[in-house]
Amino acid sequence: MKKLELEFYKHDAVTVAEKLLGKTLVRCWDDGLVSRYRITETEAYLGEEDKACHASKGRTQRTEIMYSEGGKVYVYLIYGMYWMLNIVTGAENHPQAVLIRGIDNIIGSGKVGRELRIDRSFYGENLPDSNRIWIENAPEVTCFITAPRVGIDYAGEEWRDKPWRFILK
DNA sequence: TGCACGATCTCG
DNA sequence: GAGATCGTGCAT
Repeated sequence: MKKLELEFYKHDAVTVAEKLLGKTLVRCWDDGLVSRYRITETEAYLGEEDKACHASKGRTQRTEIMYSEGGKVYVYLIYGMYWMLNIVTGAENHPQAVLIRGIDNIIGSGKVGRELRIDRSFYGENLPDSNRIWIENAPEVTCFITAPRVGIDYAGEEWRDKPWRFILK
């Protein structure tokens, strides 16, 4: 299928998180081999007001990439050992991102990063241009469920309970 | 310059 | 239920 273009990523994170379900995440390895995975679980982090979003701390070295136009990769190291793969969405200066939590049988954001061998060098990668990671289109999926996001109890009631986790059935 | 903690996972 | 393990943001 066709590689997703910039336009796809220009919408808000909640919309993109839902639309990413079922899409094909493609990883081209250093040796030229290509792996394809179906995206099965995502989470949306929406703006500076969203206390669960890293951008709630404002513009910092780490969150800088979220302030750019959609289509970029945002990665960060959590608990000193797991690289989280996120897709920046929306317009410039509207910090938002979608966390990839599951691909095929790889369930869990930490495992996804490990499977794809994500590291700091992916920070800022432009998906529509990249030759090592990108996303391809796939038919719309309608059978999915929503749930609260994981591991963000610190965000407070208002944001903790938002149903911004999307899981393919 | 130091410290507490995190969008996690694995093992026991 | 605890440990692994380190970058980041914020206090000092």
